Amino acid sequence: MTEQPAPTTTAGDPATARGEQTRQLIRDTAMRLFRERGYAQTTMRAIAQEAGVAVGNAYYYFGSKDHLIQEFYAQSQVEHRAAAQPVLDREESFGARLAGVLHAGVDVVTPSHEFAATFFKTAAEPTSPLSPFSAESSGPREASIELFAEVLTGSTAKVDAELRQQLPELLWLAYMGVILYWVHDRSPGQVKTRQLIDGVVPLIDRLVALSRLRVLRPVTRQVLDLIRTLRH
Amino acid sequence: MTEQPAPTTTAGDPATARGEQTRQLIRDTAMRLFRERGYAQTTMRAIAQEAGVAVGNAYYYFGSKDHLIQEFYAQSQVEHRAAAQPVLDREESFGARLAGVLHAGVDVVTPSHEFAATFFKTAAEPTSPLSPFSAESSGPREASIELFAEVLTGSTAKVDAELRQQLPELLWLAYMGVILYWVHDRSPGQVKTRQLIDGVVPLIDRLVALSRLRVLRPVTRQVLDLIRTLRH
DNA sequence: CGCCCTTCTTGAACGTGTTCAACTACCGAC
DNA sequence: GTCGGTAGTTGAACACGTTCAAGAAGGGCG
Repeated sequence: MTEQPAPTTTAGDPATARGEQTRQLIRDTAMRLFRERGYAQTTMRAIAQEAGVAVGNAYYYFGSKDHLIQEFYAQSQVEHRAAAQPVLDREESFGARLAGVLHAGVDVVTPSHEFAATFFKTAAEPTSPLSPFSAESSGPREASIELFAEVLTGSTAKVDAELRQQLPELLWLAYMGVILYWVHDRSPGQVKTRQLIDGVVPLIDRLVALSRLRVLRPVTRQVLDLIRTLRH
Repeated sequence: MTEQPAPTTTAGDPATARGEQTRQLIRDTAMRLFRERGYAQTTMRAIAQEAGVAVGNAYYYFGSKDHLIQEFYAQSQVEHRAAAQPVLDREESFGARLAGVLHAGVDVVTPSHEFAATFFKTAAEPTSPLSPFSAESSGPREASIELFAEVLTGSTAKVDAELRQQLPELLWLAYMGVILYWVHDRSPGQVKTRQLIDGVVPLIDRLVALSRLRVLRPVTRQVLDLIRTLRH
């Protein structure tokens, strides 16, 4: 009798009990169509029809077509976490862990390259709740930053104490940069993004190591201060 | 009789002769309404009505509402060039020139901060002709890169020969980064963007100077090679 | 069973960006 | 001056995202 064992759903806006099934149905249908036809080519009417509900019903669960994208964002984060686990279990050096996690991130989104392009268009708008910097995206974002914290803590790298505190967020920012490049990457199989990762990780690795050097301490401090100032 | 002194228009698609007036009228009306009401709140119908033409006429000159934004992009570049001139005439040191030109760039777009946000949303889409990396934006982009070339050539800075070649494009990329931050900058008067410029320019300045050091030569080379690989 | 309240569902209607077949204005050629 | 062709112009029509008043479904309580 494990069928309806009390609504264990987290307190999402409407999804308290009955509608949860419909919600998932609509979400899954949308994700499928997005992948099949692309974002712009998938109409809300098509999603509704394919899911067997009325158009307005989709809007009961998702504020807009854009909000459906956020589901993709959240889902990708979860998959990224799972795909990164083997790397975190296997690798010990900072560079290998970072490279592995970045590659895992790209792996996860690769099947949706075309669709993801349009996704990041919407995400780039600062006023949009879809921006990776927005409050509404804080869930996936913090989970993602936590992942990069694990990259660091599980590694053998010795890092300047002050930098250590900020580094996870900076690595996440670098990851966003990789994704931004990936979105624009027209090379077959997005090979260039892979080259970017493999080229940039050693640089980051070396930079992090250098940050402990006494001569560079002032610069490190200067950079960290600047970043602190610029954060919201 | 300087009224119609032979069509000196550059070979833009339709704008060979008669329509040039209408084209400019529509463009100026659109720019004004964008600034007054914002991008989303300005309908094509409103633009047409305010300009005293039919809706379809606007589409004769501009392929889409998005294409009107490209006019803003081009116009901003011209204004940026003009605003940067005094700085280039006055300053000699690389840092001062770079900071001045970056500040000038922000100055130019400041009146359109709200509208520009939506602008960059569209610009972020890779498939869009509006992307600053796209072929259709190559005009303003190259003019902008040329501006940063002047920042370098007019300065007293001594730069590694290999880096010198790539630096203008890299500075332009940094400028894009500044704009990206500016778009998301919610601080009053976008003060933080100013702090970003003032904080980052000394770092770039120092980095450029260091690039000539023999010990750092391999790293410089490595970075430049990576960038060359990643360019399309 | 009947009642009420919340949750969920519906589809017509609105405003938008965009298209297009039809029409008009202009200009060179004969 | 009339003819033909290009450039320019029109506005109704289309498909889309989104809204909303209306209703249906479910469930707790007398």
